[in-house]
Amino acid sequence: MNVPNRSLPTLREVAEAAGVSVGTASKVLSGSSDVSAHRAQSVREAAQRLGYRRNSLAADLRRSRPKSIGFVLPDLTNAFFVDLARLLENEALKNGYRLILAHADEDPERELERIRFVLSRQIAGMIVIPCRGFGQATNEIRAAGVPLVMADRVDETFPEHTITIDSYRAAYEGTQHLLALGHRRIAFLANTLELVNSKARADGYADAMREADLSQEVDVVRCGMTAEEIHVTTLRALHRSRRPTALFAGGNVTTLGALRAMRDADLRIPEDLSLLSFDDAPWMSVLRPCLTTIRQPVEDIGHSIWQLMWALINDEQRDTVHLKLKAELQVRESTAPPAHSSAPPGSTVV
Amino acid sequence: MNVPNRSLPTLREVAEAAGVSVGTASKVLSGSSDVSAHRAQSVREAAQRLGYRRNSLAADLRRSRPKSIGFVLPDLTNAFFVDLARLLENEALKNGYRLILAHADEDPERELERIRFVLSRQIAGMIVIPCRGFGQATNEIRAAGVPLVMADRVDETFPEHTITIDSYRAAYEGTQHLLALGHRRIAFLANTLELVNSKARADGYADAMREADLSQEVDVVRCGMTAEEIHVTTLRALHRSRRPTALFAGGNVTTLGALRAMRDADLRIPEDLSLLSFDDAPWMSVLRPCLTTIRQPVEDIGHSIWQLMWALINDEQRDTVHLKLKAELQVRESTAPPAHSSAPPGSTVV
DNA sequence: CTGTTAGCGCATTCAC
DNA sequence: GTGAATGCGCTAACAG
Repeated sequence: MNVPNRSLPTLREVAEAAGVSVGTASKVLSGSSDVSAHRAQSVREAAQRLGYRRNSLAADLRRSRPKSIGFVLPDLTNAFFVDLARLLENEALKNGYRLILAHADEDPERELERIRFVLSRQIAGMIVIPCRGFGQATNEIRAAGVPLVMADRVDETFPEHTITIDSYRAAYEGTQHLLALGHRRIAFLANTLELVNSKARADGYADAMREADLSQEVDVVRCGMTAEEIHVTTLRALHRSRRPTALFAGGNVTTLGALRAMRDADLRIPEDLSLLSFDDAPWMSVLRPCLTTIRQPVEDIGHSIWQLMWALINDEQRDTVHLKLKAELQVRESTAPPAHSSAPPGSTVV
Repeated sequence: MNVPNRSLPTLREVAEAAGVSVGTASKVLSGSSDVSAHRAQSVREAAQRLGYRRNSLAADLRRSRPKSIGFVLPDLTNAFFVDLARLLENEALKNGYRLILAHADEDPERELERIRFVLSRQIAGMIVIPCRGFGQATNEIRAAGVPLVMADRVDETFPEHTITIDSYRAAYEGTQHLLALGHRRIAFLANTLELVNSKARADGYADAMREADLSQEVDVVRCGMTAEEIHVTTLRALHRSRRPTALFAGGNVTTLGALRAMRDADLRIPEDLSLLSFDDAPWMSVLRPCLTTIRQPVEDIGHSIWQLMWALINDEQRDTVHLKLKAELQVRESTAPPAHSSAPPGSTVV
């Protein structure tokens, strides 16, 4: 009863069974109306009866620009990226496109390999959130003549279309919030400075510090990409003699790592240490106190990315787009005035 | 400088440029050694120079059994599934296979659509974690003659190969743990009973309760699939007159929802309410108190799935496999004796 | 070792 | 409307 390797029927078999030509069968099955109702019916019946299933490999090969879009993302562990994937998937589907997910796992080599593979599928467009070390891939994508939209870890210096948030400004404002609370020793946790958005966040932080005459206190910790690395690095930072009174975590994974470190160091939030998180994640909702975060407008970002991609696919956009959306500071409970300043504000060296 | 639509060079062009035949060029580029070093060299050079990239669509069409495996998962938000995806990706890669991720988003229709699409790519095998309502897909996969391994939300009653953990037993033991602590009013939070593993967990819980002469207290709450649904339903359960003294959450998303509800109801863990989580997730590590969980051996599961798939691909496995791994109870801080029983144990009706 | 040939399954002219 | 013919780009089988 279970015929193992009997291959699926082909279009030709269906056509034969229905007593029409392949051409006609093809038209029927791909929804062209230029076929008499009678024949259309019998083709559909035959297809049904034989259990026909179109070989999309062949169809795509023939069409040469499949209705699919590659989406390369660096980390399946990061809620922000996963959210984006879901949004894009839905947007694409509305326009009859499919998303091909490619997971780079924060590894430039794997990323390149993935991009090459996706490219070799003759996709209609490519959306990339680069990982550290993103390099020649751009050229290859360009050479393939495939529309490319880069997102999140990008900025306006990229020659490609980019969509992201204004990391600099958001970090600047976040830092100001902490300063306004009276913090002086604020450490910024950046996963790496090789990523332009992390760099921009660190810069926004540093500039806000400098403008508050706290150049001396600027403290950017490069803490690594995974929650575990971050955990360890942050813990080390917390054990320094002049411990910061506030931590500004540069992303949701960073926040996770930082929280682990704070747990280990047995520090309470916000009594012992304020925590400001760039980006939030579903699990943060169960923390007490609620975290003050900088919320990225994921929906808008996803929507904008697809809008742009759609325009590019339809050749309706020639100028390079650099879109920067605004992230919102959401003040909640994890940030509060420092318990006791070890030095009065005035004594800070200018 | 940026030639937009110049299509990529084809194998034939490379062959011509190198002064050899397509056949030879094909051999070189797919790594056959049956070519003289000299010609191989010039083919590689030509390919390099022209920026040749193999059209894997065409290659796969020709080969008719691409080296890719479909992996259909129901929820990108669930850390367990994502972990599995990463593991499988790596295992597959070791054997030169690629994973095609397909996200069903807990929607049976979308799942079917996804499965059909993946099938239409002539993949070599398919790994499926079904979602509620998983139905005719099985037949279609079978009809396509593609090896199928089903995981997690399955049991030995499935006619397909299945790999999962012993949900019944784990839940049984988990419940015993709570009983041993003195709990009587234990509620089990199941996302849905339509999923066999959730059902098994609920059964394991219920049987443990019955064996402790607590049939009357059996309380299985069907709380929904998303963290938000779960949040709402659980909150309702917590507001009932006879509030449970312990909650047993049937999965990591369920735990998230339950925690939100406990936060809203302002209940402390474990003083007011014990919480036992089936399955853990990275973010749980930052909670205080640490959650008592039932940990699934993700690595083993992923490994076993691939092992089996590999055997199937190579036609080395004919009998149907039903593998059940063991999950481990990890007692931590979120479970403790109930504060004060509102009724002495003895009064419970048998 | 190498070149030639014949399709993989389909969509798409283009005559009729 | 419809069918016959033509490749999409590639691999595999075969003859040299």
